[in-house]
Parts: sequence; structure tokens; C-alpha cells
Amino acid sequence: MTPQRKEILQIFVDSEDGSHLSAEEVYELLRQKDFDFGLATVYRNLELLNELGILNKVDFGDGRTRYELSAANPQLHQHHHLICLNCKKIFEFEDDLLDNLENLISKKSDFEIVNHEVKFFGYCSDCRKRRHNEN
Amino acid sequence: MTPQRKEILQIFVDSEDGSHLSAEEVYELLRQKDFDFGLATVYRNLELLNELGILNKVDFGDGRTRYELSAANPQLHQHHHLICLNCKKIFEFEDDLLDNLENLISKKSDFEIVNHEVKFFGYCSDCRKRRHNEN
DNA sequence: GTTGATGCAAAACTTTTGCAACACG
DNA sequence: CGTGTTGCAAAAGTTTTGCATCAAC
Repeated sequence: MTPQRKEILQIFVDSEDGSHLSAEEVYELLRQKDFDFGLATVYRNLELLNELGILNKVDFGDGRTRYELSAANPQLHQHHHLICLNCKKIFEFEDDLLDNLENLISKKSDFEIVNHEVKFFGYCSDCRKRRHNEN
Repeated sequence: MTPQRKEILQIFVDSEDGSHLSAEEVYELLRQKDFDFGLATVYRNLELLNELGILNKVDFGDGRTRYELSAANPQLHQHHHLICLNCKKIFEFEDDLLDNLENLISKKSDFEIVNHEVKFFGYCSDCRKRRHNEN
């Protein structure tokens, strides 16, 4: 655990729940705290923390890889991402209904599942209201 | 419908079911058929076909955006992707169990869902056998 | 003619890599 | 010392953009 590693992880701990930060964003947040690490170091350590299972890689199709703190016990804190197609905000949905689906897939496809990533695209409550008011 | 657009779409129609092609791959397949379109044209038209709902954008985290033919009726042909962490092969799993989950999310989160993307990471049958034999 | 699509090259962005310098046991 | 990490700059890879040209109606 180098100081760099420690501070990169601290960025995630300090960020609000459900933050999905890209390397560049972590780098910027570090600079705001006067930690002037190299960008390459940030990239290398995000990847490392991901391999250690401390961070989760997520991808919202905006051209950059993002990371989030992974729950200590994944079984207890499964969550899916709801992505608003209008305002691009990301919402979280806690759920463990996917267990059934995982079991079904394992049996039917003979595929051993160790992780999953689920994204729902649509329109959030605010954007729907706004659109309704505009009409 | 320009000739370029037509031939790009044809690439997907001719490709085997469940192909997930990147812009570069489409470009290469076109060249093999002696269609020498510009790479930028391929990019522009893949994006266009995606907006028209003819292609679906998918992302397997390999650093490039991929596209697949979207089913005419998405309700009839929902499928999820199983990604083998060892051999990186992509398998498809047909399923409509997610309807339940979508309904639940809509109610609980007040979020209108129009599309979803589900990826399961794990180990395919072949890789599990191979690993077993090696031990 | 006007509008939109193409092709090419350049530019923009994200991510990776090579390598010398550094830190730590 | 030796191993592993960092920082910097350069390189690599994907995607976007500007612009002149082309095609179609």
C-alpha cells in the first residue's frame, strides 16, 4: 500500500455513495486535494484495485472506463444501474432477484457465473415530469 | 439509403447470428468484399443505424464499441450476453425473465425502462473442462 | 442548385507502455 | 542490492471532426 494507492482509494471512500469515477476524474479530485500524482499511476492503481476486488469496473458507454467501490459482500449489496437517456444521470437499484436468473443460466447453458453487470436505459421521474409539463 | 449504408447493414445480415462487430471489423469485412468505404463513413453509419433502432450498441469492455442486429420485436428476442473470463468468447442466452424485474423497478423507482443490457461474467463449459483436465 | 453523404487527413481523447529515477526492506 | 512503484513523455488505439468533393433529387 503506497501513499498513492491509499489516497486513490480514499477518493472513493469520501465520494458519495454510488459514485462512478473515471481515471481522469480521480486524477482531478486528487489534484484538488493537492496530491499531484501522475495520471499513469492513477490508471495503474485503479486497475490494480479492481483486480483486488476492491473496486468494480463499470462502463456506461460514455467512452471512458469508470470504477465504483465494490460492496464487501456482493451477495448482500447487488445493485443495478438505471441510466436516464435524457439527463444521463445514473440511479441505483438494489435487488437480488437475479439469483434465479443466474441459476437458470448456469443450468441451461452450462456456464459458471461469477459476476454480472446490468443496465436499464429509460427515463427518470424528473425527466418524464418535465417532458409532460412542456407538452 | 446510400450504397454504403446498404452494404454496412448487409455485413450484419450476412454475419452469423449473434455477431458483435466493431467499426474496424465492419470496415475490414467490407474491404474483403471489395467495398472500399472510408472508415469515418462506417463509424457515422453504425451510429445512424443504431439511432434508427436497426442496430444495437453493445460494449464488452474491450475498448471498442460493438454493434449487433437488433431483433425486429425486442419482446420476442430478448437475450443476455455470457462472457467467458478465460477465452473471452461471448455466448447468448435467450430469456424474458427480466420483464418481472423491469416491472418491479418501474414501480419502486418510478423509472420508465425502454431498454436494458445484461452481461454475465464467468467460465464457459469448455474452459471449465480444460481447467479440470489440467489439474 | 440545394441538401445531405462521403472520403481523407488531421485532431481529439482515453489508455498503455518504456524507461529512468526513486523508495523500501 | 533487488523488487516493485512512480512520473514523465511518447506511443497506441479508437472515435470524431473539418472540409472539399460527390451524388441525388
